[in-house]
Amino acid sequence: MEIITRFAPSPTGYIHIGNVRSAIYPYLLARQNNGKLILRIEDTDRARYVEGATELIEDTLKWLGIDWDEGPIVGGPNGPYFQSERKDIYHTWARKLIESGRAYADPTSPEKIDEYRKECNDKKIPFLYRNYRPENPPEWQPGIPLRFKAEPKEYSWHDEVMGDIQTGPEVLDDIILIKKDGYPTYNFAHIVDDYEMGVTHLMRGVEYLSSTPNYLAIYEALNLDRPKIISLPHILAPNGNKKLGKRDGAKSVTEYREDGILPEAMLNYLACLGWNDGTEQEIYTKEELIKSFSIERIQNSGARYDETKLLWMNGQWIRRIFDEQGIDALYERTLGFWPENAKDATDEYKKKVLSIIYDRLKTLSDLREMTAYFFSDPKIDIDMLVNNKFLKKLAESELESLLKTSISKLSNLKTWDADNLQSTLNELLKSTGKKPAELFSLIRIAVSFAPFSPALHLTLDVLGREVSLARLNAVASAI
RNA sequence: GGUCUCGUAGUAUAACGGUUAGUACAUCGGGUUUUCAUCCCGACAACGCGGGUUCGACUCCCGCCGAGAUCACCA
Repeated sequence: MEIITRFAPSPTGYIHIGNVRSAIYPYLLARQNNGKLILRIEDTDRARYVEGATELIEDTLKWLGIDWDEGPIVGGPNGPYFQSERKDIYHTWARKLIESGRAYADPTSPEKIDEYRKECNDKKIPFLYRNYRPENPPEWQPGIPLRFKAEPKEYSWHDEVMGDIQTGPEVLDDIILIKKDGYPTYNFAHIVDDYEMGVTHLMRGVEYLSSTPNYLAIYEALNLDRPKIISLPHILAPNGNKKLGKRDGAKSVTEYREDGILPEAMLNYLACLGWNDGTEQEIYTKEELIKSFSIERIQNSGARYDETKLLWMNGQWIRRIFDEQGIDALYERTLGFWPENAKDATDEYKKKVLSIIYDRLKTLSDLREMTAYFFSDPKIDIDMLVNNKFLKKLAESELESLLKTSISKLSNLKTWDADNLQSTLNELLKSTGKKPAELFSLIRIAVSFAPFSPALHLTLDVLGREVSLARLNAVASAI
């Protein structure tokens, strides 16, 4: 049997880390089994529709490397893939329910319904609309909502993540199928669509678990086979125990792109939040995820979102790309993350900088803060020099003479490269009798005025003879 | 309140009913010629509580407690 999964967001805004997992897992499952992933846009709520949200969703998925086999852009045999364009289909199915006596038009006003609800609240009994069914429902026509006619009974079903679940008749109610504006509710539309599109595995957040019996009742009334149901636990906000949502400041997935998070790291982190393959592997490529993913090993409790681990993983991925694909591949990823003053620098030079700094990056955007002194002379800050933990023991006159000794020694260097610089620095250490902490800190700060920088010989090598000596001279005369 | 779900260190997680309860992030210490980082070594730190079943329970059962989800003409 071909496995068909779907991701069905509603275009009400961006996709954030709290809900993107319900795209990742269906994707992994589909790819693992040579199945299909369908992207369906659930835009039946006209009031909440946000212009451009569909594009944002598509963009997010593409960035993460999630491609779909049917849906917007790519099309497919089961379209349209926007629910707003499928009204006729829902109405056709709705009529079947009316004919079989399992749906009725409900002219009751929302105000009246609120009264019923309040009545129950006051009596402290559960509100069930089926206890208030209108006696003689009119013919269904535009402008009147259509309700399902529930038949209270027990249901039990298997959820691939949550296990066997049983519920009593008290959870079944007459839910709205078609709203008065003629659009279907999610409750009805997704059932029709999943069936028409041949979905075999339905993955969605646990928030739908409570409504599942009502969905089961509709499948039954329509005499439809249902897909396997897979409820995904929530991702919890860093603080508190609530599910992560936009209100908790959940950032959009693509915002992380701007922060210099690699899509590989994002996918890796999110996939492994609430799922593991039982081994101690932490870093997975997309291909590895596809290979080892399994529904059975999805955690059934909520997982807390922890940005620190994402950052760690991103650092791992930055190094991995450098190690496996080389400097050019990593460099391509960094475009757009360099400091303003690097805009006139050549690619070759920036690659050199990147090759000595990449292993201290947590995000690509760290480049902006960490590399500025490679592209223009830093502001001389004598205080930073004299207050340095290692240098404050030395008199300023001593710093000056140390600098001058270093300058003259370095000036005589025949070939300015990392190896020669390293041996010259070693010689300087011997001849001055200073500790590395003193001599190296002095030169390092004089040349960068940054809180930290790569190994000294590498830094000098990349800066070049001219720039290095010029900066050292400038500092020597400023002391 | 009704219904359903969940409960291993701060976090993410591992563990045929038998282990000194493993791993990773974080934190703290140490090492690699300065700094920051990488890398390496080490430390801290957990089975929510109470009953059963069993020779033996993190694991199975029951109760409690705690947390969450849901009860819309939103999805």
